[in-house]
Amino acid sequence: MTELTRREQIIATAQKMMRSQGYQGTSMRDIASALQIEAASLYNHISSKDEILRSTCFEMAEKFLIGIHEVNDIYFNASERLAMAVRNHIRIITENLNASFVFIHEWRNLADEPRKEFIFLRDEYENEFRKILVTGEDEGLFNEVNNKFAVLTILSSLNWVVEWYNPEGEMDPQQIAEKLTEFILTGLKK
Amino acid sequence: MTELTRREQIIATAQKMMRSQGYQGTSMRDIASALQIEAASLYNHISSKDEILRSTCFEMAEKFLIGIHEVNDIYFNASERLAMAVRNHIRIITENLNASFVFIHEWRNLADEPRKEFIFLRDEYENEFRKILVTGEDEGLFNEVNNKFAVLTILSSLNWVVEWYNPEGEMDPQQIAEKLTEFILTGLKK
DNA sequence: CCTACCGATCGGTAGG
DNA sequence: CCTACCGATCGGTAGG
Repeated sequence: MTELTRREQIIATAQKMMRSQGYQGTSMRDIASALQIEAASLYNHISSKDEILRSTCFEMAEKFLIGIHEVNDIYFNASERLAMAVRNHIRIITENLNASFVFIHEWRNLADEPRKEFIFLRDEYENEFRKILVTGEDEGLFNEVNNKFAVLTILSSLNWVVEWYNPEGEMDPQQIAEKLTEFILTGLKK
Repeated sequence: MTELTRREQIIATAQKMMRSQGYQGTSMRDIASALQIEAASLYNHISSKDEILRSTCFEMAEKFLIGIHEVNDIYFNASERLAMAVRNHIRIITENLNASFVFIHEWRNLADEPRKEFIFLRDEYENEFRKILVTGEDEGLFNEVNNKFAVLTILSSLNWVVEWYNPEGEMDPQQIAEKLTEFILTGLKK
């Protein structure tokens, strides 16, 4: 583990507590006492509780967008691209479990303006993902489906990993990504 | 709309507000003022804020369990059973959008004891769902998959409907259920 | 990084 | 269903 600045320690601690207690259920005093300092001292490193949420949500959004652009900028066929996109998504979630949880569940607590900006970025991600499905149809590899619907369904499966992923569990992130891709491509039926 | 008791009005109003602001972000004063009464008056009908959450989570859990038992108690082949289970799940969500949202997102705010009980019921639901997949394998209809993993993935897709379902949208609950079943069974690949 | 503190708001109760 | 109120806790600031 590389050394964290005090600010990074505060944010990491906050994310961990927000994962189990939620944004609103985590007080500045909770965060401070986990770090064995007083609540007032937090404000030398961050400007507000809201800032923790904003920086978490937007930093995670950026990671996901970098991941999907990386996939769509390289040429592969749609199946390979889908596999890469899933792998990136699962990697980002499992490498940032607490932050991902906050990103997925607590963005609703953003103030109006940043929330709109957040939704904009999320929509961009969905659009990039949709491009993969469209490519798959054009290539004749994928069924023609309602793409908006399909992307929401796929992303819900990917995001749910944050609920049950256990770093000590049987499946590692690569295996999870592989299974998910397989399921998305072929479904249950023999 | 049938007439609601005061208690039911309070709970319905609370669910609606908790859907947009969360459990912790909704105060008793918020609920009261939406009903144009004083916060203290709420306590003639309910005993605590916690009770609203508990009754919402457990009433929804019961609906889902009734739905899945109904499916598993009747004999059909696994594909038909899956279609029925999905239809029931989507029907319950779309008929109780606000309550479903609270059920899916806010159960973490339950106190320790009811939360354990809630998780127990949720596990029972997952187990009943898993039975369908096992039946499908035994019948030679479904691929052999990691069932626990598959059920979590399927339920995540079903639950995500609560995020984007719009009663005025293009797809009605039946169509959504049909598309989801199709996706679960056959995936994207041609 | 701390002490001392602010105004606001919270869930809930007593008593009518 | 209301008035009046309680103790607790909240995010945050002033000043060192």
